[in-house]
Amino acid sequence: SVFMLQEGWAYSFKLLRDGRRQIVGFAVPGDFLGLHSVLLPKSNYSAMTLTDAVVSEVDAERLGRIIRRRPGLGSAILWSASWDTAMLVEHLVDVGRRNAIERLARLLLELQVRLELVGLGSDRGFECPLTQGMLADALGLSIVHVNRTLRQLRERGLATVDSGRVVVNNPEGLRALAACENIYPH
Amino acid sequence: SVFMLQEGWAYSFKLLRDGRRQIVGFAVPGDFLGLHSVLLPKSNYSAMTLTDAVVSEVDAERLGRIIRRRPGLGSAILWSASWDTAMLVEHLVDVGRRNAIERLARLLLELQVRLELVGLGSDRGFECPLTQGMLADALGLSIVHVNRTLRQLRERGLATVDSGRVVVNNPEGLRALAACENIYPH
DNA sequence: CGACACCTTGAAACCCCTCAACGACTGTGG
DNA sequence: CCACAGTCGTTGAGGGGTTTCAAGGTGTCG
Repeated sequence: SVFMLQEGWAYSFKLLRDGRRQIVGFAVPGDFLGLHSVLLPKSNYSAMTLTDAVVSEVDAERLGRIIRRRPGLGSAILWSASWDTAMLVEHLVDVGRRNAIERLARLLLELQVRLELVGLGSDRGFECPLTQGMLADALGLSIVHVNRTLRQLRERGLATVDSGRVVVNNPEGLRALAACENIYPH
Repeated sequence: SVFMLQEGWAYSFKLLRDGRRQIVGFAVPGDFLGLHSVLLPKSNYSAMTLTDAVVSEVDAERLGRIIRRRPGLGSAILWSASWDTAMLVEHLVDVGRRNAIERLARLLLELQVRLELVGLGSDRGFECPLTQGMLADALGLSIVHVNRTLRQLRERGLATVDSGRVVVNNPEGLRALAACENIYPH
């Protein structure tokens, strides 16, 4: 099935046998979940809500039929799927070729932009229920190192992550650190 | 535009301003290139051939129209796009949560399976034009460490990568190392 | 023959991880 | 009401996987 997230947060992830976890991406209000499984019979990863959430479910098979019969609506949804893929590529580049503080800066910035887009939060901060463990598993780092890197961000006066809230103290500095190659047009 | 690779190898990648490069994926005969840009106006990464290659070009706009008008064909192509995304997720998990030798083992295995699928190579080996630099940029490692890790694979009697050819000496051992969570059904 | 790309190896340094311990907070059951 | 377990955040110490720097070797091509 495919879901549309109305309220709350969710994330998709893959679990390895030995317990390691890689978080593939986060979903905030307005995002689709499980779009990749519309055409593929089985997905290779799972998704889960992270907070209380309101979702609307769309039967995958029915969605497939809709896409085939109503090309206009289909395109819109596929556009969203393409967007997800673009974010996935950015995520891969982050994990593969950037260091801890760059990854963290970019993730915070990405979330900030996406949330501002749907009216949650501003360029100065936003509510964020992510634990350090989730940040670690999203960025391919250990919890301990995420903690130390967050402290670095705080000590440099760039951003503060605490008690469910991200405060961006210095947006410019943060963007500079992230070498801001922003994929969001506006 | 979208391309269908008939012969040869290609790869898609993203370049960072400071010269760092992340290879997003490799394409072998039978694969599509640039499928993600069918619906999105601009792609956030580039693609390039790696060897001499034969490709058939499909105008992206025309492909969009075809998808809208001939749902059957569209589904087939979108299935391929979904498959690409699934591989991208695996790639992200590799880079984020596996060590160098696991990543290398899994990449070799992935290429082996995909090439065997199109009749190039067997479970014992295949032609492979990848340099150590490309392996490094695909796996998020340094060239030097790829070199050392390849030596490890060789010394353990698992696989040999040399002069444009990959020889799989011990398929079982390699799969065990890769903790073979294979996304390829058959 | 020189230029260049690629492979290889050693040494040293660094980024990040693991292990370990502790405090704060939350919910739970006795 | 309080002990208890569990999750999360924090910090120190030590170790290891990986990187960087450096150098030399091979092969190819003009």
